[in-house]
Amino acid sequence: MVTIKDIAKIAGVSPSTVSRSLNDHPHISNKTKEKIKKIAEELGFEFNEAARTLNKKKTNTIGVIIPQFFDDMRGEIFFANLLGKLIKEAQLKGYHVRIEYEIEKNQIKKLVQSRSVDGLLLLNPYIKKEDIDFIIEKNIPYIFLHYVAENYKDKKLNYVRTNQEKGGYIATKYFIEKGYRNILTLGGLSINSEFIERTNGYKRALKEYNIKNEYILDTDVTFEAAKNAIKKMKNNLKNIDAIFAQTDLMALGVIEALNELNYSVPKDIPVMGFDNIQLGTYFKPRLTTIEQPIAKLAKIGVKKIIELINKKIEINQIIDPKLVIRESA
Amino acid sequence: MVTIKDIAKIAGVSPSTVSRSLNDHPHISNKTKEKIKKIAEELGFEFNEAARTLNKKKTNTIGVIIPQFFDDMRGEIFFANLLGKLIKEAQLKGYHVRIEYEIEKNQIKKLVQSRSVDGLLLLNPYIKKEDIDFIIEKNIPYIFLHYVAENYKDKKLNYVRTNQEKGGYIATKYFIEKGYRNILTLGGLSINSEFIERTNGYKRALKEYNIKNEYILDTDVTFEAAKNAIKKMKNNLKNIDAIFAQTDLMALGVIEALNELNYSVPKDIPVMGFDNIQLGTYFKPRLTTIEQPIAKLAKIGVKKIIELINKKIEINQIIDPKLVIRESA
DNA sequence: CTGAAAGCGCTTACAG
DNA sequence: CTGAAAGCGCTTACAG
Repeated sequence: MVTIKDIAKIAGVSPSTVSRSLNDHPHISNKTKEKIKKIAEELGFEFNEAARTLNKKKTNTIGVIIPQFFDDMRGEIFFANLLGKLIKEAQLKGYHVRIEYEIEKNQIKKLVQSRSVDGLLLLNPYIKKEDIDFIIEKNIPYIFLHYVAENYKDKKLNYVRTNQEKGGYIATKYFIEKGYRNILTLGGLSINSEFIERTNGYKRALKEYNIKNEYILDTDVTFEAAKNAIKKMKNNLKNIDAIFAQTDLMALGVIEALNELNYSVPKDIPVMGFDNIQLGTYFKPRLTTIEQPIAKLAKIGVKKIIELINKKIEINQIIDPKLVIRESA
Repeated sequence: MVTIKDIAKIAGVSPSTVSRSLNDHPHISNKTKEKIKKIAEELGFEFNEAARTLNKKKTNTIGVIIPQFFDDMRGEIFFANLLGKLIKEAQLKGYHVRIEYEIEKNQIKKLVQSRSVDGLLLLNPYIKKEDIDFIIEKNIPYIFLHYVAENYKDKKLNYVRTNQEKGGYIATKYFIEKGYRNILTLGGLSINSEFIERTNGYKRALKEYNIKNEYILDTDVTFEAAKNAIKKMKNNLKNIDAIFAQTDLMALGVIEALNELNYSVPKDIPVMGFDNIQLGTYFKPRLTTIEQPIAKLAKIGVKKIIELINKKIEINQIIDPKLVIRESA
């Protein structure tokens, strides 16, 4: 493998000069610079990353911590999407991403103590208080992405996340403005607070329009559970004008249940989802839904953690979801 | 950050001894070892990764090269799935994965020349001949995963991939043994040879049973294209007993088209897919399909590249797909 | 069983 | 504008 020393020998200069030339240091004559760059190019030289990291104490790596298990398929789709976008965003900015499932107990500490990353993107609501304390104490740049640590509400944490409450609000308001008054929302049973927030948005919209009738039903966050829930309440469906399911997969379950009960969607009962997964665009009726801004989440998350690493900022950000109107509602 | 020197000072020994103790070098007294390990533990010491990499010329990193664009949604689902599994498999074996979209032209060379990875998992059919030549010339451990480079058929390359031909064969044979004789297969228009291979499997099965009627139709690899193709041939459908669509998404498109044309699936025309994506388990009829062995692909791919890095083996492997019988066929 | 020394491939403060 | 030297944090051949 070719090193700076090899180039120095060929060019008849010192390794210092080679280093400075290749790094475009200002006080080097253009003649030397060009000569050295040409030799480097010809030999296919690239800086040894480990040597640079050791010397500069900078890895250009962002650690991404993800949970080992997902509750459901939905989590997997979401994560897979987000990870792909994180990788790409980081790469575009000259960083790369080191993704680790949280498996061992001291994983975050090891990652930090071994100086393997410059900062952390925490994509995991289950991060232990002990780890968070450690990150803060050591002053490691970090951002909670999408989630904010559930078990550590008291401290002010850095985060970039979606405004779930607003998503619930937009969905509900959409129905209200179309004239519906008896709106059922299907929330999720999960320790994650996103469903609570969406339901809060639902409530706020109703309140704003002075609607007293709240229909809230929480089920497991799956296609099947949502489908079964609707089938079980078949005798009460005549009271319902519209359904806001808090995930797309649940919305698809709801639609299948309604079809089997001979309700037409959206004519008899319109259905709205949440997430905007590809899946929702395939089957008829195409799903109207609230879009999770995954691309934005990735873009802003990567941008902010890099800024934090370079000490430029320290601000939280909440991203708005977006209504996607198709056919189901 | 705590270093080996700090520990040496506290323990009253040399850095060499600390290094050897922490690495469980044989000729160190247990007393010293224990003392030093205790101090290291108390201080939260971890080896500096860059320093170790620089010295040992081993990164414990597997480079994963993926294409920047996917033809279709199917590609994205497949990749997202595979990447997640690769990350996990590598982590379980003490490696990690550095995923790079192929964006710049000299990306693979840079990755190799900067000594950032110990080996490469190539998840990209479009790798340039020049890069392949470079990898082979530099003797970099590499494996083509899933794909084998399209534009470099002549050389013997390392690969781990799915037996697509066998998948096509199994699917077709399943129909034949159920008594169907007029089987349409919907292949994909793609430079990727997987569809050609599946169609070859289809042909082999027909031949084996002396069936002369081949019905082969190639369309874009999308839900819509498959759906439209079936709708366009509505007048010829009466000749068809069964349909083998070469992706699940296409199979779902076929089913939607058949429903709209008032054919019942599987009663009138059974439909088989390929891939076994989650999506296929949601809607009725649940999709019968051929499973792409993604988990195995990841597991074997990671295992083999690590073995290659450690010079243990040099063998290719083809993994068999699996028939998943549900309701649609 | 343990230590001093050299080296991995860079960068940069210091000196000229 | 350029070089010699020290240092980043480890490992290990050599010596004792």
